[in-house]
This record gives sequence, C-alpha cells and structure tokens, in this order.
Amino acid sequence: MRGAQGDLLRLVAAGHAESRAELARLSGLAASSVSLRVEELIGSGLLVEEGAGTSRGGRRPRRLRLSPSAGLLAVADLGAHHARLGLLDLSGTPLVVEERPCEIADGPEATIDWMAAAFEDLLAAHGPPGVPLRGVGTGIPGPVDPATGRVVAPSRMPGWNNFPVAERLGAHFDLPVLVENDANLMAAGEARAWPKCETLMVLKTGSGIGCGVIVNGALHRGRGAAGDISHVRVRSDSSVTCSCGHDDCLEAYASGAALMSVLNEQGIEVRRPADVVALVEDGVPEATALVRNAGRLIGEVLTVLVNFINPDAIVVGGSLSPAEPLIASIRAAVYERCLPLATRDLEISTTRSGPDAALLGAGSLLLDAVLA
Amino acid sequence: MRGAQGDLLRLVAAGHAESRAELARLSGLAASSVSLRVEELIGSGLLVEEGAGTSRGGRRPRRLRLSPSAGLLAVADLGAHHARLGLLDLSGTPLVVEERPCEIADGPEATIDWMAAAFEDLLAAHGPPGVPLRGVGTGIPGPVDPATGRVVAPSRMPGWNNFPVAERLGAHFDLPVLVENDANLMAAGEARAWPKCETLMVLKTGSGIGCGVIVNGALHRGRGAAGDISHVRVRSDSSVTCSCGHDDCLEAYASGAALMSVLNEQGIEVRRPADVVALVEDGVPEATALVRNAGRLIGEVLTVLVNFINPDAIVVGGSLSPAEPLIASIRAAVYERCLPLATRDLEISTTRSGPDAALLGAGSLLLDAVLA
DNA sequence: CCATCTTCCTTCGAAATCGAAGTTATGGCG
DNA sequence: CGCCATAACTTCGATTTCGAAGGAAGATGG
Repeated sequence: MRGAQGDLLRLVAAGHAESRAELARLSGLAASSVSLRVEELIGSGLLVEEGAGTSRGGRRPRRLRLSPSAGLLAVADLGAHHARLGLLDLSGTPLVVEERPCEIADGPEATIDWMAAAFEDLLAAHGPPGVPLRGVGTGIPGPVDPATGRVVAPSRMPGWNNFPVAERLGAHFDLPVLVENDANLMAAGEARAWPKCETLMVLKTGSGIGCGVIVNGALHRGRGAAGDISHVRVRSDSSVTCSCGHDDCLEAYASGAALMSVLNEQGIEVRRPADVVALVEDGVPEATALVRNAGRLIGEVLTVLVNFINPDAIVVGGSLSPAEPLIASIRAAVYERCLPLATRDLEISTTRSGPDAALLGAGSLLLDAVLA
Repeated sequence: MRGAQGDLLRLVAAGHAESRAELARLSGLAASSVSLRVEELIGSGLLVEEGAGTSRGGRRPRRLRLSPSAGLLAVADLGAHHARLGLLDLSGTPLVVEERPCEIADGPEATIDWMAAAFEDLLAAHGPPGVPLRGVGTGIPGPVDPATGRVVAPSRMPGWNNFPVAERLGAHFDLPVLVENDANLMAAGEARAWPKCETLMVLKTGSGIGCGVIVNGALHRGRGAAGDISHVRVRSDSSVTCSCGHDDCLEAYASGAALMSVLNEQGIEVRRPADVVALVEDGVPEATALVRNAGRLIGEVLTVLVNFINPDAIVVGGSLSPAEPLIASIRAAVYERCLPLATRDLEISTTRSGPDAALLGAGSLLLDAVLA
C-alpha cells in the first residue's frame, strides 16, 4: 500500500481515525485529498463505510472501518512451555486465540516449523475464505536484534543463540515477518490501550522479569536489549549469584522462578507462576510475604527509571501480575521514593489488554510493515 | 518559514544537508521540487551557494549554507553565580560568547531583565547591522515545564518556583522564546556533535548532577523532569540526608557540592568544582580518592539506565568532567556491571562540544521554533 | 585521452494536492 | 418550528509536487 493511501489505512487500522474528517486532521492532508483517496480505498475493497458516528455539534461523520476481507495477520507469543497463537484482522481485532503446548527447548527449527504449521491450521479452521494472509509475527522470550530478526544471547533458550528466526519463518510465508522480544510486544499491545500516554513502561512478570518501553508513542528498542531490568543489582543482605554471573540481580530475588524455588524449598509445591498467585489468593503467608518483597524490590528499581524517563504510566502484566500485593508494593516503593514531579499523574496499574497483549502488539507492529 | 521551505532550511541549518541532492534524500521531496524551493530561498536571501563540495564519484555538489544575514539567535546558560551568553547565526555557529557574573539568587525578575539587557548589549557590540534577531533562549539550572516555560520546584533557586520565565523574557523580545533545563540544553548541544548516535545520555557534573536524554535523536523531556539521576539511592555504609528529604541520594555523595564540603571539612579549601579538578590534577590524594568514589557511585547508577535504554554513547560534561579519575571510574563501573549487549559499541567519553554545549543546544532547539 | 559510469542538477509535461467556496446534515435555541 | 452555528463532506480551478529524461561535471580505468 503505497504513499498516502497507506498512511490513511494505517490511521484507520490503528484506531486513530474513524472518519474522513479525522483522517484529514491526523494525516495533515487536505480534506479534499482525503476524500479522493478514501473513495479509492473503498473502491478497492480495503475500507468500508459503516453507519454514522456521533455528532460533535454538526453533521455526523460517516464511519470508516477496515474491511474484514482486507487481510489477516497470524501472530504468536512463544513461552517456555506453551505458545499463544492467534489470527487478527488488519485492525488488530482477534478472530481466534488459542494456547497450545510447545517446548521452546526443542530448538528453533522444530519450534518455528511447528508454529508455521499451527498458523496454517488456524487459517484452515478459522480464516474466512478468500481473505489473504498479509503478515506473520511472533514474540520470543529473549533478546532479538530488530535489524536481522535473530535471537541474541538468550538466557533460557538453549540452541537459539544467533538463530535467524525471521528468515526461517519467512521461508514458510512470503510475507512481511516480525520477530520481537515478548516484553516489547506486550508493551506495543498496551500502548494501544493507553492512547493518551506517550511514555510507557510495561512490566512483564512471569518466570522472568521483562520490560518494554514506549517513548513518544513508539517502541524503544535501543540496541535490542532496551528495557532490561532483570540484572540490576538490588540492595540485599544475603548474596545470590545470578545466571548472568553477577551478584544480587533483581531477577534472582523477584522473578517468578526465584519465588517458586524459595517456596519449593519451604516444602510448598509450585510449578508455575500462576500457582504462586493462587497461594497468595488463598492467603498463604509465606507466599504473600515473598510476593510483597518482590514487589518492593521491583519498585525500588523502577524508582530510578521513573525519575529518569518520567513515564505517564507503568503497566504491570504477566502471569504474576494478578497478585494484588505485588502491584501494591510496587506502587508504595515508587510513590515513596520518586520525585513529586515524576509521580504526579503517574498511573501504576495492571494490564488493560489482558493475556493477549503481546499478540495485539504483534498485530500493531506488523501493521506498519504490511501497510508500508 | 512555512511548509516545505522551512523543512529544507532546517535541514541545512542543522547541518544535516549541504547540497540539493542531500536535501532531496533527507526531505523525501523529489529532486526537482528541492531545486525549485532552494532557488526561491536563495532568491529571498536566506540561503547562499558557496563553492563546490567534494565529489562522491560524480559531479561535485554545489554547497549550500544559510546566509549569515538570515538572522541571529541570542542564547544564555544561567548558572548559580554566572551566566554564559552568546550570539549564534541560524546555523548555530557562535559569533561571540561571553561569561558574565550574575547571581541567580537575585530572583527571576532581576535576572531575566539583566539577561535581556545583556542580549541587547551583545547585539549592539557584535551584531552585524541589518541582521535581525530571530529568537532568544536560555538554560535554567532547575526543572522547567516545557509546555509553559515555567520553573517547577527548583532546589537551588530561591524565589523562582513557578515563575513564568518564558513569558517575562518574551516581554522584552517579540520573538520565539526557549526556556529549558540546562542539562537538557547540554544534551541537545552534544547531540549535534554525535550525529551517528540516536540515543544519548549527557551527564552534567558540576555543583549538582544533571542529565539530559536524547532518544531517537530528539530530546526526551518526559513530564519536565526526565533525566534526573541525582536523587537515586546509592549503596552506602553511612547515611546522609539529602535536601530532597530522602537518605543516601547520589547527589549527597557524588555532586561537586558534596565533594567540596568533604574537602572543606578536611581543611582543604575549595570554592568551586574547578578547584576540585585542580587538586586532582595536582595529585592531592584526598581529592583523587573522593572523585574516584563519586565516579564509581555515578557509574553504578548509570548501570541501571544503560541496561534500560541502551544508549549509543554516554557523554560526560560539566565543570567536574575534566577530572580524569571521574570518567575512568564511571567507565569501569558501567562496563563491569552492564549486559554485554548494552555495552558492546557503547562509547563513554567527555564532551565534544566543550563549555558552550548548552548554548549550542539552545541554538539547535530554537531553530525548530524559528523555522517552524 | 577517450569511453563509461556516477553523481548532481535542471527541464517539462503528468499527476497529486491544495484550498476556497459550496452542499449536506445535525444539534441547539428562542 | 425556523434560524443559526457547527461540523462533515464535495466540487473544481490553482498550485505544488512528482518523475522520467537529459544535460553538466567530474571520477575511473583502460
């Protein structure tokens, strides 16, 4: 989709504009030019007119939407032991989302080929006939070089180091391919749910601790590892050596994996981060204390970052995030230690996009590639 | 300067483009359109053609420069006891820079009116006749709300809280006015000297510790306090209460003011941060040890931020920056503790723009306002 | 020193975009 | 109910921008 038409489509797809008038305001084009292009887009079946919107004091706008038959995106979010997979229409609305078991330790070739097959599967079962697939994307639980689409020095993905994921995935589909870190995808997904926030920190709390950063409305990738907070040194009495080789990393104290190992040592059996949340909800004091301490440690780290980048909101997601004491103690630490200027109007809350945040984020980022 | 012409002027003024061909590449306009607009700009006296550039394998480009008579910018950088003042042409080249004594504690009205008089002074003495003043700007050693141009909750500027600096300065000159935090200006100035770096952290070490952040080539302001690192809690044995009310802030250990007060207690008299640098250069062990410790503490804080935003470079400026051990121990801490992915290709070095960095930054930011 | 390749820049008709002046639809208000 | 203010589009001639072709100037390499 070239030039001006692509711009207009993207504005509609991203949910920023719903009428010709809004398109004119946001795109900077003249209203007359917008009308012309929109007419063409409707003619070629990519946009549809759908009833009237609400008046803002004058004539009601004619609502524009992406045609459901404009195309589909196939997206995935890889975890250690399972993957979420979904089909989205071009405006990012999920047609279907499934969770399937999948061992990332099986290595990149097997996993990616499995994913490609799963996509075909979903398409056959849920793809409306005649609607073309327009892009594929996946989240990876490790650092990804955005330029090459390769995994770089992942800590929990044996055999994946430097593997060209985008290339392998692209071999199955001759389409735009997106490969991105999972926390970054989550951040991109949340960003759509926080349209008024220009700067956003999105925390993914699960087995590990990840963080995605939105600066000025766009995902900040840095050199590919931006957002890492798991290897920050925390103030602590004891001394634990992290897998990265340094002492007292946040991850060694506050990650789901760390919490689970402490609980298991205490004879309380847990297998997944969600089990910890369940324990907390059941009022098991050992679990609650641990989670509260984790929140405090995370909050103290966030303190530095909040003073530094002044986000408009901090969003906490991931499988540990439903545990109330976690977010409560994060809040407490941040509000206590940060500068008033930085915490005034700072919102700290749980995910608005829910468990599909990463899939939605993949859709959002893919859209730019598809309509470029 | 409206529309396309403004874009082209800005590209030339900012030093990004030097020929019609470069303008075409960077602006996205067609080469033919660029030629047309450039001809107009030359006709109206804003651009001049100046000899030929170096060939890149074909015909040599005809170099374009902003006409020296296109306009002037008057810029200042306020410190606690003195101000740097300068006149720049629109391409940011200084015509004259002076340092004059000036007590910020005299309050905002007196200081700003004094500044306006000083600008008139400089214009009369060094402004080429017939060249119009096109904008004024100043740096402030405290937080500034970018939207309103007001000072917000400064710690060392009695009487300035919430004062509308931009408004008062604008009353003297009916022109675009820029009011910005001094570390932010320094960052904007350095950014021009590091054209290949998209993400930059610029540290201002003086009586206090400031930091400006460039993300994606643009100054990141956040809510007006972005870049603050002075009130981060540091790991420490003793316990010192900072002016902000919390314990063990970085500023209370590693700022020039903190170093000076320790030295003075030890009977070594110092009055300005530069005196500390002199002591270090003279090999006074007490001073060297202090500076080294300050560098380590700063470096440990930077560690967190480097992992988080993955800058391309960290630039250390300010009156303490010439002290070799400072930057050496910052380097040591950062390289030791950060993730390899974040430090690979990370450059940590002293200012490229020198003492005028803030003035150059003011020019750079003002340009956008003037040629908007 | 001559052919060839690059790069820079201009020319000119075609195409896209603008913007001022309409047209259509709606809410509010006496 | 009729008038007015407001907003959402349309129409259409004027303007800007594009892009393909070509000329100008210099590098390269025999």
